[in-house]
Amino acid sequence: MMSEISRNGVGGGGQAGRIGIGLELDDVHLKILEVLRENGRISVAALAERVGISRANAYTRFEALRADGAIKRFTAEIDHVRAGLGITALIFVTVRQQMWKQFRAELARMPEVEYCAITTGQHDAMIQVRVSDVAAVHTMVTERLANIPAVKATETVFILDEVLRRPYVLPSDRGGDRDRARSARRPAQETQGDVPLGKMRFVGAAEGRAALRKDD
Amino acid sequence: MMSEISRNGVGGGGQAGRIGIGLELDDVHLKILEVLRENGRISVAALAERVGISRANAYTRFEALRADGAIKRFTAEIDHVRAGLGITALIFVTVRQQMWKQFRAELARMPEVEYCAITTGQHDAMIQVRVSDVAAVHTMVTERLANIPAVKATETVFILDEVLRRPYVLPSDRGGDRDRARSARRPAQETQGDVPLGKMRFVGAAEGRAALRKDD
DNA sequence: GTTGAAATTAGTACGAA
DNA sequence: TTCGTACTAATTTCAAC
Repeated sequence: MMSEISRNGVGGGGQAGRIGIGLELDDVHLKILEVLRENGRISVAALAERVGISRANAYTRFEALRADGAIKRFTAEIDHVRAGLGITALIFVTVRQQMWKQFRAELARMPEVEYCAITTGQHDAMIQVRVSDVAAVHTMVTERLANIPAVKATETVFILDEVLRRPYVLPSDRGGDRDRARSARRPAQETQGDVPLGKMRFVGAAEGRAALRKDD
Repeated sequence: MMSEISRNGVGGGGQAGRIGIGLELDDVHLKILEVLRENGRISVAALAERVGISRANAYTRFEALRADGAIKRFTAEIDHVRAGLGITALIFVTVRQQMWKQFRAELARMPEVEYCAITTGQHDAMIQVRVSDVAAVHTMVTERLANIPAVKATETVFILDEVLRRPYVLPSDRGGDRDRARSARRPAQETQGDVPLGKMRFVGAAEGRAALRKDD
């Protein structure tokens, strides 16, 4: 019920993400997001103070960000070792063309999958799983993933240590002006015409390869 | 100040994670974590009701989980596209032996890095970055990462779509009894003696390879 | 570990700038 | 829009059980 998250600004299944954004975010909005990411349980009153706006304004913007989807959800970060899920693994999956829908449906049936992203490169997707022991990873890969027709191949690595997980929203060099920052960090290379780079559309790995080979 | 997160139950830099756990988590604790992961802003009163305990008890346990570190932090999940960071990439890094400390120090200086994990397999670490445009990824890899002596090689892929991000804590087959569940999902393969599988120690990729070759 | 009441804080509504 | 204030509802704290 809260597993599907919004597009990453690029077309995942082949459709480009919608361009029309509901809410135009200003610097105050971004500051609010920044604060909320490092303390998701802060009261709106304290939030207002930290951002430097009135309480009423903070409530309005807070609700707007929530309604707009800029804030997707509030969550607690858990120490999975303490919770009994001490093993984390990444499974890189190659998915058969035209079977993405099936793959996603199967994903929904695997609670141990915490994160899944479609990627470019050698594989098509990366999934992160958290389980209680190494055997469960093996079971997961050989008995569950391997049995999905959509899955062509997998490659598994273990996560030995999670060094960093940062609640980061604002680029550090963006001192409040988004356009200035954007042009400042552009290394004068390829300008991509008028398309905002952040809204560029990539061709999916599966899609791209489909154009290269006939079989599958 | 809040970037370093706890070990994943395995030795990251070569040192095994500490075994002594402060708080012994029972099923009620786990249920609390479960609820808090899907709604980090729920009031403790409502939390108590959902878990089926009294408010005072909920407050006690809530505070204990926080103090113990089982709850690392509360955070808001942001739609990065709306926040102006529409590009997400994964950079797989091969790190030179004995230079992990330097690598970690450099990571701390890169705000666009949202997540970094040490992995087994072909590469030594995976970092996830969020930036406003594709050019920033290129800049990041070629100008920043490549200049770190600790970094031997990198491989970059883009994330086209984030399909799933689930706030998952309890294994679905763990109906409340952890030991029953653990034995239930063990596929009768290798039992690892008396060492709890969740506390197994892996040899780091760098470490492992160090034993295989002399040069570097 | 639970319940119930006081103290505090959060959320809402509304007029003024 | 944003702010300030007053009002209402809810939460947290603290006590006794």
